[in-house]
Amino acid sequence: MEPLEAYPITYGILGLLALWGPLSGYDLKHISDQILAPMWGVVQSQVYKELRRMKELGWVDMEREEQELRPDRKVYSITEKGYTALQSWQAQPPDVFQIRDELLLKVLFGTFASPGDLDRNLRNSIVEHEMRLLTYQQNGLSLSGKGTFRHDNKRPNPYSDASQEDPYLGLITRFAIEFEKMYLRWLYEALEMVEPRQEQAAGGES
Amino acid sequence: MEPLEAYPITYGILGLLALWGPLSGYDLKHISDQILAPMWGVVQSQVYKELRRMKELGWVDMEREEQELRPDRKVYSITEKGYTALQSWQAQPPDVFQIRDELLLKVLFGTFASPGDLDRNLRNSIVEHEMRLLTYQQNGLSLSGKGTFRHDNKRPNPYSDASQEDPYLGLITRFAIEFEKMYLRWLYEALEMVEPRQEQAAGGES
DNA sequence: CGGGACATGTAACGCGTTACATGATTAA
DNA sequence: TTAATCATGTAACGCGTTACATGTCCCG
Repeated sequence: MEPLEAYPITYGILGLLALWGPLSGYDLKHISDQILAPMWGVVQSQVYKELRRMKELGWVDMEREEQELRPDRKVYSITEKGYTALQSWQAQPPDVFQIRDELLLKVLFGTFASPGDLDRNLRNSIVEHEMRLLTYQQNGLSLSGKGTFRHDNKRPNPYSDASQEDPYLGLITRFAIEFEKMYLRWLYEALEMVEPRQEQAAGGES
Repeated sequence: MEPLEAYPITYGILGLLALWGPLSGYDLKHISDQILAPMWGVVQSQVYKELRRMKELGWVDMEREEQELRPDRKVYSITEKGYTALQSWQAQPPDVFQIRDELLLKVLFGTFASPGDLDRNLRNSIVEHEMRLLTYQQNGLSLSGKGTFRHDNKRPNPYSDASQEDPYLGLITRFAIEFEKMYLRWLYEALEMVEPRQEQAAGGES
């Protein structure tokens, strides 16, 4: 009854399991926020949906890990079939590329904003993206060099040893950082244009 | 029964009507592809949905324009209420910002790609974004300076005279161009990393 | 005589989101 | 006692997508 199909985010979760070994839905949500955020945001309930889907597809196995003090963890790991799926996904051309950015929309129709509105939205956006940039820069530091994510005890499937010195994560981090820098440069430019008056403003960084 | 609510793309279409005067659903789809594409992609059927929604909200008026040779055009124009809606939307903080990019996902999990797959996907992506960049650069030329979009006959609502010398469109075009340039720089970097061998290229690996 | 542009729409579907539900532990 | 963290899920909803439907004109 449920569609036996996979979507980009299905492979996103699957890939996390492949690289960072057996994980619970809870773990996966948190890792997603750190790793997948710049290319595909996920909400918690969707992680569970994808896990159920992949369970049915036979791409993951589930093992109940009992805990006395906390609720049981359901720990998922990728199967042989899962690796095959990941691999054949890599052979297809990607077909989703989209940006949805309400701020850009508001800037485009800035003529219709009341005085101060656009200005305020731009400033808040600057704060938001400045924070994102910091996060990615810190992620970049803590994630490069060695596969971090303390689950030191669990030794996953031999395949995922790649995580020890995977260069792709660094590439993605670099993308995220360059994107945020570019976005910020543009935001400052936009702000200047929207409100050229007020303060001598001796430029931020460069 | 249908939700009397508006979403970012609702305002996107509304803004197009505000700036470029009375337009049909068909026109709106084509203008969207040129103007809104970098910040919010739209498919045709959705344009009609939004028009229906806005009709119910009283944000737009519809006028049937009969044509002898072709099917009738239903021409929509923004109402007073529509302008008010646009304005109060500008006062809210934006709440959607997302990127969904399957290529980035494939790069992140590049370890699981068979030889050549990642390479091919990167090369195709370069072609795609190189074309986008060209499009935006040409749009920038034809759209800046004067409000183009030949509907020279129709004189829309006085409000929309802003389109004659609107600086915001230029700002958005600049964003789109800078984004594509950054993306392309990154793609070339990624390609080099994925395939350092082949061609004399100077200083491959160690 | 087929294909593209012009022109408008509907039907079906599910991903992604929001909100709800539960309940223990720990720290301010 | 209030809130955060740990932990797992379900229900409802609609935007956004894909595919379908219809028909004319124009060009090669």
